[in-house]
Amino acid sequence: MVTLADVARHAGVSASTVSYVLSGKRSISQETRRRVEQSVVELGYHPNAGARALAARRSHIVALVVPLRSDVYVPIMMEIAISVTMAARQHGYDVLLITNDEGVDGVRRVAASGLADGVILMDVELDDERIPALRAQGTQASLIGLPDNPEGLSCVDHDFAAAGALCADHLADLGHREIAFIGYGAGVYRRHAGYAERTLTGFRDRAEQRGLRFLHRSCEGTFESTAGTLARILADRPDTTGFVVQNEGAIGPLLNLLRSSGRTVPEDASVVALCPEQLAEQYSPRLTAVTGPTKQLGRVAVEQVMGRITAAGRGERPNDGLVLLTPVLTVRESTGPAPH
Amino acid sequence: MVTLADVARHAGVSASTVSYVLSGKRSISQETRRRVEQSVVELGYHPNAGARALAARRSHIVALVVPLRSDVYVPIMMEIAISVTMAARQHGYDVLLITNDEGVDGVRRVAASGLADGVILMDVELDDERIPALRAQGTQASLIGLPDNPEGLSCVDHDFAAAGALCADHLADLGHREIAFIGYGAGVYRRHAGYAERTLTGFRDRAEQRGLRFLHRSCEGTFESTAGTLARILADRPDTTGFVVQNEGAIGPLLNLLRSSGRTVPEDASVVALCPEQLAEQYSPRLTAVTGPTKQLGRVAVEQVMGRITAAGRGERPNDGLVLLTPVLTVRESTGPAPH
DNA sequence: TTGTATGCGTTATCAT
DNA sequence: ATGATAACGCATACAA
Repeated sequence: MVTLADVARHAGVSASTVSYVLSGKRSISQETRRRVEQSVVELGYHPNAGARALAARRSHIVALVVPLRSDVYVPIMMEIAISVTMAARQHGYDVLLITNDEGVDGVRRVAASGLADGVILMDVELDDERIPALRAQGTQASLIGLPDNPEGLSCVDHDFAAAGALCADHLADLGHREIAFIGYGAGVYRRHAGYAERTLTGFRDRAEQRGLRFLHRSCEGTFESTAGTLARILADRPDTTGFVVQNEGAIGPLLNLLRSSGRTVPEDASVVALCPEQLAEQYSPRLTAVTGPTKQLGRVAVEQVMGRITAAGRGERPNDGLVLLTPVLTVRESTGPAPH
Repeated sequence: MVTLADVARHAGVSASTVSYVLSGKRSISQETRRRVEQSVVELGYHPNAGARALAARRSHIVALVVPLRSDVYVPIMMEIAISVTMAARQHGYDVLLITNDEGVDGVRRVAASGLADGVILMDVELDDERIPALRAQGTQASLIGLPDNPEGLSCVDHDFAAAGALCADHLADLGHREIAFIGYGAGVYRRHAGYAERTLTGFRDRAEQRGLRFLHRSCEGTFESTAGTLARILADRPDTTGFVVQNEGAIGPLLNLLRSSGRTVPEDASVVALCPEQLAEQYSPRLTAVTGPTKQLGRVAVEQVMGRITAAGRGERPNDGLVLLTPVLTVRESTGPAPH
């Protein structure tokens, strides 16, 4: 293994000079810098991570805690994980993957051992049990998802309320007056999942403003459940012409059921999905959908922890931050003017 | 921060005793062990990762290199990543996530810096450019996927040949005589992707043994492409009653097209998919499918690197290993006896 | 069974 | 602009 001392010897300077050349933390003469850099390349020197972490009290690692099972569509989770990793690299950081089966202990472990300088939590719940642990340890963290009390924390999430409002606006603009909102399973609302409630609230408020009649129905996302839900909707409100679906599993069944009930999309019924673009493009007709900027979720989370880590390193109090990312509505083939 | 010295003082023993209690590398009296363990808990001691890595010359981290874009279905990649992480934890290891945009440099970097003790490569190609780098550095690694020359390496992959053979056997057993194999896009075969070729070979060999007539057609996985492929198959071999599909994207279209061409599954045509269970269950009818044990892929890869790391740590030459995991055929609703 | 002492490779402080 | 040197916290070879 090539060490700093080897490089120093080879370049004819002291070890500290090599260290400073590499870190750029003090000014170095052109000549010295050149010689050192050349020695680094010639010898193939790579700073030892452990030694660096020990001396600098910074591991240059952030931990990313991924849920084992979650409401999040898996490809989206992967996309977030990858965007986190790439963003972290831009800051000279690597990403440690922690699965949530370790629960609170995992976060405690990596932070207390100095393995990670900071933590990014995915799929944060409203009253997430890991949050008190973070607070207690003073661990620098960024949460993807919005807990009920974000004070003292950095959080980033989609602006689900805005997403809901976009759906209402779009259907209202097209002249629809009777809308059905097909949401997640009852359990999701019962445990007050933030994203579900915020979407619904955003939709409801805007729908009321725009004078829409609407119905919210929970749906488990299976074919049977969707069939039952749709049947009830059409029984209660036969004049429904607009559908908003937030449950990925219900999308396919809904399209099939509308078709087999003799309604063509978008002539007889319009469907707006709250889902990733990837999914929206898969169906036929391709779905008008409201989508959040997934990659930014990861990028912002990284910026947040990085900010907190450097602030804490300087002995400053890290800034809290709450970033809600604006979703985008993409019009595709599943929505059109209301019939008549 | 609580250090080993703090614990030692608190327990009234020397630092090395604490270290040995924790590592279990020498026998300790009941009494001492008890006192030390209590002090550890009372003080909330967590060994510093950097110091440990520096002193022991082992980081207790393995790097997992994930492809940015790959032929692998994303949820499966995630499942592998998670199974790797959980298996690693069982060995006291953590997992560093490396995206493949760093290419060869990423592997070089984490290995040369001692950040990771070993590397797990996902989605390995036949002549993967990262392999020479591993060899050159003497980096301990396990490859998920099978390169063309696995000598000196540890590899684990699905036994795709066996998977292909299972498909042939199942359809032959049901009395089908004319089979069409709908594969990946032509590009996949042109670049000799190992999994595609091995599956095809396994299928072909077994089909010949069983006296089946068969046809292989590549297919891009879009609706249009599948339509074209199916049309050609039915034109060339109108008596085809069995279909094997390896391209996830072609499954949905194929089922729709068979239906709209007046063939019901499985009465008129049987379909066997080579895909994850998750997907097979999604369609209607649910698909008879051949599936590999995804989680084992991760587990075995971890066992392999762990073995290599400990061997190398003892100065031994690590054993190579080539593990092919046996796939399973699950009969569902998409296959039945050949018509007549 | 336990303790002492040294070194791991950097960073950063204190000199010059 | 550069050097010498003391931590950093732990593991382990050597002693007892």
